[in-house]
Amino acid sequence: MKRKVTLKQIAKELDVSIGTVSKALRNSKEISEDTREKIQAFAKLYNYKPNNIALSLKNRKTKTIGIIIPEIVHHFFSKVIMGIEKVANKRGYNVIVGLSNESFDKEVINMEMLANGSIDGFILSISKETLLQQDYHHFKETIAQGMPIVMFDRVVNEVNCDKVIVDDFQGSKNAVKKLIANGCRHIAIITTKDYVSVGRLRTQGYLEALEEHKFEPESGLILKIVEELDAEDHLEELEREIEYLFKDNPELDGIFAVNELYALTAMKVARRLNKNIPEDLQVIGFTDGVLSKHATPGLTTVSQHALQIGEKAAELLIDKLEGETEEESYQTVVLETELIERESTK
Amino acid sequence: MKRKVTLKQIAKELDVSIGTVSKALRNSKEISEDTREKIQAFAKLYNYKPNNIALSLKNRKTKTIGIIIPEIVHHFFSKVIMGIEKVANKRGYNVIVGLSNESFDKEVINMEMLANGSIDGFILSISKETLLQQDYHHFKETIAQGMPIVMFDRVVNEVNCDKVIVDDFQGSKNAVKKLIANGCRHIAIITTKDYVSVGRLRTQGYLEALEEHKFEPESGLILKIVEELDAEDHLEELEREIEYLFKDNPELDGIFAVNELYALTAMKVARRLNKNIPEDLQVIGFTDGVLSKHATPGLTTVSQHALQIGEKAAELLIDKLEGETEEESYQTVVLETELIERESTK
DNA sequence: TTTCAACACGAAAACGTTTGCGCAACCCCT
DNA sequence: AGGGGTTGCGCAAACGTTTTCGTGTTGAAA
Repeated sequence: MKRKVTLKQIAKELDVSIGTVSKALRNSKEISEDTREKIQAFAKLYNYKPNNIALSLKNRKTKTIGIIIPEIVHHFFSKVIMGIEKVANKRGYNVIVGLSNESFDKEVINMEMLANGSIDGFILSISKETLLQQDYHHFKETIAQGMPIVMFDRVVNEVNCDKVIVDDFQGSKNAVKKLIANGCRHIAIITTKDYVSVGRLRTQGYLEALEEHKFEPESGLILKIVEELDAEDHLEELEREIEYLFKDNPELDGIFAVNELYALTAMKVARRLNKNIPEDLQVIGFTDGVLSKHATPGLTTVSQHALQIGEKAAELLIDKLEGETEEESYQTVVLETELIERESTK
Repeated sequence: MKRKVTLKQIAKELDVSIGTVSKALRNSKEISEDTREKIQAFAKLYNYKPNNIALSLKNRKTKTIGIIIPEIVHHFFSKVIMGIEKVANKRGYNVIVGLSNESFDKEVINMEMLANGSIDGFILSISKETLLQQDYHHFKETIAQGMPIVMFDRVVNEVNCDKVIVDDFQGSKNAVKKLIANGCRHIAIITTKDYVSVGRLRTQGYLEALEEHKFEPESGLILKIVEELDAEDHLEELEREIEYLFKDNPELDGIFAVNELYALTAMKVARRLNKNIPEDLQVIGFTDGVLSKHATPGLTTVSQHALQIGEKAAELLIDKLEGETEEESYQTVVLETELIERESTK
C-alpha cells in the first residue's frame, strides 16, 4: 500500500529542497528547465497531487460549501442540492451536506461543526422548529464571524443575508385564479400553520385571488394542517381531516394545496367519495415533484424550479466568496413560478 | 466582524505561550489551576473552537466521509444518504457528497478531488457508464493508496472492498412467485440492460421463479429497456415499448418491473388499454419509494430498506477507519428485501 | 547550604503547502 | 580584475493545532 506522496518525499528522493519541488510543479521560472522537467516527471510518475487540507490551511479557504437542509428524502430539496452541486463543481467547489431533520438543535450543532474551518460559506433552508422558536442567533453569529450565508425557500427577514426564493404569493394567487377561471366557485386551501413562511405566503396568495374576484373567504375552506411530525407518518390523520373538509363543504369544487402530498391525498379522498377529477373537483398543488408528474390523474402544479434555486444560491455564495469587495450588500433573488397544467384541472 | 479566535491570539492576549493555552483548554494537569481557569474563561468568552482544518492536517484524518452517487434526486439514493448521515453524525463524522450523474468521467474527477486529503473514506454506488465500460481502476487505486471504500447497491466483483447490497435475486424471485401464487400465468418482466448488475440479478430472480414453477420463459415477455439517458426524459418511448409488450402478449396477466418508474408506467399504459388492476393485471415493482406508496392503485413493491443500507455502509466504513488492525478482510453484507403488498396485486 | 523532586510553563517539531527573500555562482562588460 | 546583473536554488515563515521535551523556579529534605 503506497501512501500518497508529498513534496517532502519528492524533495528527498531528488535531493532538492521542498520549495524547489513546489516551484517546479507550479512552473515557476525561478527553476531551471532541467530540474523542472525532472521533478515534474517524477511527480507524474508517483501521481503527486497536492494535499487539499494543507492547502486549505495555508489559503484559509476550503473551497467547500456547507448545505444545511431540513430533510434530504424530498424531491424539492434534493433537486436544490443538485443545482448547487452543479455550479459548485463547475467553479471548483465541493459540497458538504448536513441535515437538520427539522430540529433546531441539530441545525445549530451541524452549523457549529462546519463553521470551524471546514467550509467557506453556507447555503441553507431553515428548519421548522427554528421557524417556530424564532431563534436565529446561530445564523447571525455565523455571519458576524465573516462566514457568508445564502438562504433559500424558507427564509426569514430577521437575518441579513442573500436569499433565493420563489414568488410563493404570486404563484399561489395565479393558481387560485386559474381555478376560478376554470369555473370553480367554492375553493378550499390545504395549507400549513402560519409559522412556516412559505405556507403563510401561499395562504395569502389564495386569499388575495379570492378577493380580487369578490369571493368571500370562508374559514371553513381553509384547512391548516399541523405538522408536528413527518406528514408521511400521519397519512390517515391527514386523510380524515380532508374528508371532513369535503363533508362539511358539499359544494366544494376546487382545491389548492400547498404541497404535493396534500394535493395527492385530497385527490385520493375525493376518489373515495366518488368525485370525478377534474369534472367535479379540480386540484392544484405546489412543487413540481415526481408525485405530481406520475399521479393519476396528473396533478396540475405550481413549479418552483428547484434546480434554478440551487444554481442561483450557489452562484450568489461563490460570487460573495470570491469577490474582493468587503461591501455588505445583500440581495434577495425572487424566481418566478410556473403553472404546469396536467389532468387535475380542466 | 470579529474573525474566529485562535490559540495564538489567546496566548498573546494572556501573555502565555500557545502550547500552554492548548494544554489548558484540554485540561492538562501540567498547567496550574489558576492559569487553566483564566484561559478557559477567556476562551469561553471569545467562543474559541479549534480549527478543524488544522486538526485534520495534524491528525491526518478529516472525520469526513465522501459519498459518490449517480444521482441525488432519487428516493433510493437520498434515503441511503440519510442513513449514512445519521450514523456518521452520531459517530462524529461529516458527509461530503459528489454526484457522478451516471458519468464515468465525473465519477473519476469527483473521487480524485476528494481523495487528496479531503476525506477519510468513500461510500459509493457505481455509475452506469462505469459499469458499462467496466473500468474500475479509480476504485482500485484509491484503495491501494490506503483509502477504504464501501460500495452499495451497484457493486462489482472486480473490486475488493466492503459492500452492502440487498438480495436482488431472492427479492425478485419472491415477487414473481407471489404473482404466480396469485394466479398469474403469463408474467412479463420490465428490466434494464444486463450491464447494470442489479438489473441482471433481478432478471435472474424472475427466471428462477418461473423455472421453479415449470413455466417456460418466453423472450417476448422480457422487456429490456435501454437507458442511454435519464428515463424521465424518455417517458413516451418507454410507454410505447410497454404498449407493444401488451399488444404482443394479449394474455399478459402479471408484470414484474425492476423499478418504480417502469411499474408505474406499465400501470398507466394498462389503464389506457382498459385493463383493470389488479383484476386483469397484477403489477409488482422494486424499490419502495414515494411513487409506489402514493400511486393509484398503490403499487405492491419489493422494499430495499435504503435507510438500513446507508446505516450499514457507514458503520462498515467508520469501523474500518477506526479499527486498529490493518488486516485486509472485506465483507459483503446482504440485507433482506421485503415485499410490501398494496393494491396492485390481489 | 547543597541537592533533588515537583511544578509550571516555554520552545520546537510536526502535519503539507506556498512564497518572499537571501545568497551563492556564473557571465558579461569595462 | 573588479563590479554588476542574471540565474538557480535553499531557507524560513506562515496557516492552527497538539505534544514531547527541556528548563527555570520553587520548596523541602539532607
